Amino acid sequence: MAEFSEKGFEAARMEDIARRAGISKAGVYLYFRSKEGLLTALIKAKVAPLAQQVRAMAAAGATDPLGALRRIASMAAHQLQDAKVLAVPRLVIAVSGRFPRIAEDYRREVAEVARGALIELIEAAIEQGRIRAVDPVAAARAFIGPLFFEGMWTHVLRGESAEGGPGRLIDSHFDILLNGLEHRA
Amino acid sequence: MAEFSEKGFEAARMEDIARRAGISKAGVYLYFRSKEGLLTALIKAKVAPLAQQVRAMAAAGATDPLGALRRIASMAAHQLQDAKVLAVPRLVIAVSGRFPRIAEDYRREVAEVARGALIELIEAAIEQGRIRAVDPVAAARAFIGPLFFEGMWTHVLRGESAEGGPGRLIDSHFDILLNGLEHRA
DNA sequence: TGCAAATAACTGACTGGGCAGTTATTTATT
DNA sequence: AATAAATAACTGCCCAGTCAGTTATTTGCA
Repeated sequence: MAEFSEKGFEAARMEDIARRAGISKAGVYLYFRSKEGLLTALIKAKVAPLAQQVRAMAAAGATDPLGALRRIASMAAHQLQDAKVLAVPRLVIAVSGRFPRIAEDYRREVAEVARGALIELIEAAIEQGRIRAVDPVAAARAFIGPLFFEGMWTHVLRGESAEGGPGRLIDSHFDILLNGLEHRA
Repeated sequence: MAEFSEKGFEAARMEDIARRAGISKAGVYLYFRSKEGLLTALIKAKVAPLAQQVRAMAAAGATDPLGALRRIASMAAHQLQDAKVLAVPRLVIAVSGRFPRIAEDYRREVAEVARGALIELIEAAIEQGRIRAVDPVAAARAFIGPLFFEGMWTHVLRGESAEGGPGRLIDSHFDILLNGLEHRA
């Protein structure tokens, strides 16, 4: 993981990966078919659990969907302070053209799981009358998009991270997400 | 551009790039110092104008900031249907670790320009009393994030694109952005 | 205008290094 | 002794970048 995220897929050397794992390069090939196979396994092992965690948080918060959304956002905002969290999505973005299977796996096992959980939470919130009847897919996009963007802005472009840290970030995010930009009547 | 976006930076071969441009590989080195130099020049030539266009649209819309934001979003949503538009951001994300200078250039000449224009529009809207006094940086994030996410979702992960095409996407986006998720009083 | 000299644009062929994946061999375990 | 685990050394391929040499274009001059 460290090697891949520091150097990217192509520039990461199997020799370095092996050394860092405390074995020889040939040793790696006892456990993984190829470099691509290693990355695939890595994604499944390291990232799929995160998506499962989002799903669990969503399931646990079915009776209080807005609270659950806020907890999920808060967790995400804190995690985003660590560049390592974005390493896998970055890798996926980088290699998706040449290894479509990796993008497919990631979508199915990570992105779709987390996104699905969010959509369900939003649907529950609508059903319970907590929020108005917006398009749940659009609402999920409005929820994730700014967080994703903030991560890319900070860690990829090295722009200044949001003032006031994750707490403030989430407060602003939810203020706009729930109340919108327009004046209240 | 085509070679880089189809194969990524490392896997793109200078020989293929040259052939596609109708010259020999050595010929490319008459105009560009290195592979990295070629990519840098490409980004400046191809993408910086887009950011300038956003700035121009923002400047032209100073008297009607919300209208200008909507026109910019609409343009972005239509452009996003074409995978080529995201090719450069994807490349930047992919190589930013190994070539920090590329990420820096992109931030300074593209991202910061477009983002700055949006922030100014939002500040103008607040000043004119069209929207309430939210944090302009957070509002810009809420504006861009979902569009960026939609592009990545569709073109990188090959997820289903937003139902109803760009028109519908913008309508949902602005509905949530302006009115929020909560019920109106 | 015609022609040669000078310069610019371009290329084929090569090099040097790097690295994924394999194989023959050694070391540890039962 | 037999099997499993691990490795050092090796192979074959790829490709960025270079360079000596060729072709095209421009300039200078009679």
